[in-house]
Amino acid sequence: MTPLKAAALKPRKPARQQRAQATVEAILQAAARILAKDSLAGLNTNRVAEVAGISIGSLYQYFPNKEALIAALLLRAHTEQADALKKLALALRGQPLPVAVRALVKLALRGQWEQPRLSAALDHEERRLPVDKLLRAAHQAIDESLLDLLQDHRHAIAPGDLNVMARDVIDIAKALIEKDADGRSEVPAGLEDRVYRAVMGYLVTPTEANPQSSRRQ
Amino acid sequence: MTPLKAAALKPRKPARQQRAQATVEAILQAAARILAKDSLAGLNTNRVAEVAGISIGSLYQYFPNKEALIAALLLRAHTEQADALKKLALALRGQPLPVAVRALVKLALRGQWEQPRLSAALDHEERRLPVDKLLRAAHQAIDESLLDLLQDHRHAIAPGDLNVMARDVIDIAKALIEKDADGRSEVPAGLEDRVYRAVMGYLVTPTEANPQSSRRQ
DNA sequence: GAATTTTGCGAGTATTTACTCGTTTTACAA
DNA sequence: TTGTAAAACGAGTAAATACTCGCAAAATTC
Repeated sequence: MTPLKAAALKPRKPARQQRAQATVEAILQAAARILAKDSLAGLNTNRVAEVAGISIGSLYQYFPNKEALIAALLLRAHTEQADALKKLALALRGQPLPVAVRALVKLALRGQWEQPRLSAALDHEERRLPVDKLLRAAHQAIDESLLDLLQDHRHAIAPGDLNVMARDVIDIAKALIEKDADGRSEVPAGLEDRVYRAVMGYLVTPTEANPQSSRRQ
Repeated sequence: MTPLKAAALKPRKPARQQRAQATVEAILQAAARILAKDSLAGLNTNRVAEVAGISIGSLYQYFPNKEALIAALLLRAHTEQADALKKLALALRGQPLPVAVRALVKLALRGQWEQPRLSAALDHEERRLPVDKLLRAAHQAIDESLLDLLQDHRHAIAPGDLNVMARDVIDIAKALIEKDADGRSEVPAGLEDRVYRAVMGYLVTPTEANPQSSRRQ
């Protein structure tokens, strides 16, 4: 309902003392725990303060509103993912495409599965929140790592814009993992293979059988 | 927060007079319009009544709670999709796999694109709401139509459980379309091809390059 | 150790929103 | 016409929840 300006998502006040930093940390962890257990519906600022073991007033000393809290969580998650991906992509230099894809899928599965509700909730909120500079940077880092990797295998991949393909691959993997994750506590046997096939298939399969448009677009 | 029992989603009272049926219809359309424009965040029962041009009391005469209203919308959407898919699947009998997949992708694009926010919102709520018998039936109808079609091309598809593959294919297509849909008003050029490649790729590509497990699982 | 700044507190406020209930209006049957 | 059931009404209630603000405690600075 309310428009939500980007500026409103910045922390209200920097935490100078280490005591204050511990408070901020407790707030973030509490929010993450609540999201992981009850998803967005269970997240309200009063409960976050309660779970964090601090007062509601303290929460609002560091986060101007609820959205800023979610944005901070989002930034942290994305940054961690970007780092993990960058590291893995470097390690995979020179490996054949199937091996690289298999490793990437394993990473995604590990990352998403631990707290599926948290991942899903953050993913969902990202569409509603204004994306600030830092978040955009994390996003770009993810895209670039993946793009680098794909470019190394250009010859093995179907024609098309690699930037678009990098994003699509992420979305495909996320969708499959998220669907299976809901509720279950163990990774279903075969899920990794299904994600692998979806990703590899998308990368390798050329366009065909279009009655009208797109003969090599 | 509240557990949400399945029984609580049934209509409170049948609409006997045609006047009443018109009211129910107005309520459903208003809810759909609101979801299509503002997504879940904008949906509250008072506003639905207002947009529908009826009183809040009348709304609660036919729907015991907000969830029941969403469930009704969900059932209607799924039923329509099931019918459309069944019809198309029959028409595609005997066609080669690439042609069939292309046609299915076109159908999905048409269906999802018209009101992307509505589709996304309903999709999201389906995970939270208890799935009742009718909804389950609509789901099964969708799965079965797709399964029939896949079975006709068993020889052209990689080994694996076709039931699982049918659901995965739907999830993959939905994810790609939903991502691109957000905000844009025109279908981006190339999206259809991307979805086609993702779906065909998943169906056709065999499992490979797994360092440890799954040699033909 | 006094002054100042930072941090923490939590009762209280304002708003939103799902839902009720007593009443009135409309349709149909006798 | 009259009686009855169905439908519509909408002011009002109760609960949830984002957020404020004045004050107290702790840390830092002088």
